[in-house]
Amino acid sequence: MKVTINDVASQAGVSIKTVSRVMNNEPSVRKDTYDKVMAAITALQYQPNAAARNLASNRSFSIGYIYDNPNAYYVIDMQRGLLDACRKHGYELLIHPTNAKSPDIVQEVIDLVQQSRLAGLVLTPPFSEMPHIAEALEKIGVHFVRIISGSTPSPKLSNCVLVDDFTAAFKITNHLLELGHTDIAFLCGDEEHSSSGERLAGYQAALTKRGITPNPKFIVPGSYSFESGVKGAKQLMNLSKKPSAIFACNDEIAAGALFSARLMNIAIPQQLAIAGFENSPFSRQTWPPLTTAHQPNVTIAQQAAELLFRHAKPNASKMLSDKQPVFIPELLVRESTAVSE
Amino acid sequence: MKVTINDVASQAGVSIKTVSRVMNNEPSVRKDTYDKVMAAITALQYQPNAAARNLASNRSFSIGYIYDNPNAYYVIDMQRGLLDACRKHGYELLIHPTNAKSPDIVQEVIDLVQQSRLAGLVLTPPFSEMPHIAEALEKIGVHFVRIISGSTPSPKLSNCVLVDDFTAAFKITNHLLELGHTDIAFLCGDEEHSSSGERLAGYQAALTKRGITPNPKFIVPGSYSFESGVKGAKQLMNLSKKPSAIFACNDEIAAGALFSARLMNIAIPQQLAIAGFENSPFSRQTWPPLTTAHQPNVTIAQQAAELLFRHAKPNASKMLSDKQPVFIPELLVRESTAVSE
DNA sequence: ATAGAAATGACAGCGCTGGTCATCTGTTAG
DNA sequence: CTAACAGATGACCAGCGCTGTCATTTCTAT
Repeated sequence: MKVTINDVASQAGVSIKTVSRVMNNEPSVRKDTYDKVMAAITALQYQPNAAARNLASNRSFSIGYIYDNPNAYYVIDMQRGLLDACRKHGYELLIHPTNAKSPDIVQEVIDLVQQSRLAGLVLTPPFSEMPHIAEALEKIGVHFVRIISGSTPSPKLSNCVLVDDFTAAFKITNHLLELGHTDIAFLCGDEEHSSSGERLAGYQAALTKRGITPNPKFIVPGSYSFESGVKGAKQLMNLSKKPSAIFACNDEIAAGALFSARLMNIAIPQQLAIAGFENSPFSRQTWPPLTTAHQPNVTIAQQAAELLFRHAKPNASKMLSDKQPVFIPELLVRESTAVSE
Repeated sequence: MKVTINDVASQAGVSIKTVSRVMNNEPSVRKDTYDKVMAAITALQYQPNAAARNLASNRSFSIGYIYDNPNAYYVIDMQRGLLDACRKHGYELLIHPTNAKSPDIVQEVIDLVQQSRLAGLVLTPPFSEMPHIAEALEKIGVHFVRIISGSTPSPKLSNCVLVDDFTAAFKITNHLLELGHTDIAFLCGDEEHSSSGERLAGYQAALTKRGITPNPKFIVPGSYSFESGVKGAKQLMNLSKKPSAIFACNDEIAAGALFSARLMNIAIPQQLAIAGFENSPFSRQTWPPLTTAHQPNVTIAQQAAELLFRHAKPNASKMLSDKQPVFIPELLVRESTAVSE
């Protein structure tokens, strides 16, 4: 029933210490010994006892995922990807929803890490963009990986997975431009999230490249919420000079804008084109469905966890492909920006 | 830095055995001794080493949550509630997304439990409704709690948290009746989910009570998905005798129906009233917002976990309030069923 | 053949629980 | 007031399954 390391050792004809070495990928195990042990492990279906490992080595085989994101789809996808990687590496995932705006957030994270002796941590926005958290984690020497907005890998960002919001936003804006729109407005997300800034920058760059100076009135501050989209669109459509297209910083804002347009009897896309960002499931379920940019969150999460394991696992092969992954969300054209002819 | 049980013992002036007794809620510890120990624990901020406890006692202090639900909001809420209860009781939560339709699902669950030596398991639909899983879990003697559709507590369901879908569906249907509708259609969810059956029964009961015989053509089989709602509504609105209201088994289906109505240029709620179920965030973000029934998922999850701990913790006070919680989702009227005058 | 490196093993111990008694404290009846 | 007993506590030990340390053996290259 319960297979211990002793069983494996006698099966393989080696000492339990050697089995332990194999389990932990320690160097200096001869190839044939390694194979013998692996064969025994497979034959007996040996599964190391996590508790014993933790106790003896005073570390844990779990990584943490801290989140504070109203977007359930995003969180579920991240979890899924992280969990996939964890299963592959025999780790567990500790999830920790919390409030990013709490004044003791740094201490809370530190406590979590020390409490559970976490092997590492995956941070998504807004945590990945909070300098004190990164500093504190570095100080206590915990490995962590951040998923952040950015396009250019650099040594300083060696523990980051980059999502190139700039380029994706550029593409979406370009799509609107190609449709013939010139008066394109932008509904911002939360200022604290750098993704909002990056997307804005991509939008501006696309306009500028076409020789269009972004109209400041067309750039509306806001937050990543439906309500913000409702409000922002209303504000825009009350301008004397209205935009003919709105690029919302995410799908939720876009859905809010759609809602607002509906209230004002504005036909989408005939009178107003609307684009979102993220490709969350409901971007397909609005009427009309939203043009958006697809972020492969599950894959992003997997990569983040893999990167973490490369650093966090003591004897992993650090050398291989230590390059930083950069993801560029892909343009997805749907009816909310169809050509109006 | 690291506080061990020894520190607590000397601080409290007792033996480590007594501290252990307190930690494990063993009987025969005098009140004042207990208080002394608790004071020391608080003063030193002692946190028992989970790994050591697990190893020595050969059990774990974590419970599992298995899910396979496309509805991210539901999962997130459940997680939140379970996690709240876990934190309170010093347990951890192991999440395990999987495929309920997998042929080896029972074995997978068993493996998970034995692998991680789980203290207990929380099952939501569809797992909570799979008899083989319950049987298998009982066989290996693991505590588990099921969240299921039902209205009447009974000893056989002693480890269940009930959600009274029947009554809630009755109320929604009644609301539509009071609005003057008599031709009310019902879009079913997945047959395997008993919630769909319960909601259908509530719908039928409400009609029958008004002396209306449910029209079989108005009851459309389907699944808990947007697409199903699109298809179902289309089918209904192509009938020679069309319904004037649609009650969808959940918000997603309702959103699909809304989408379909839009395609067919049917005004909501003037030409067709639509109601959903669940109060997921996007039910507020459709146009018009959906009338629905609110399910307090976070609270439901908390209760489920509490119930589990009452059974799973060896020396917990089993006596207190062992009655089964029953939740009745609450009617939430929004514009999708406004009076059309 | 022999130094030096590489591979392997022996053994203690991680922090806690469970068990077994021995001891101590408090309570109650006589 | 004391005996007799039950309840509460402590002392002690083994051991959960693994890893860290260091000693020992085996290989490799000169």
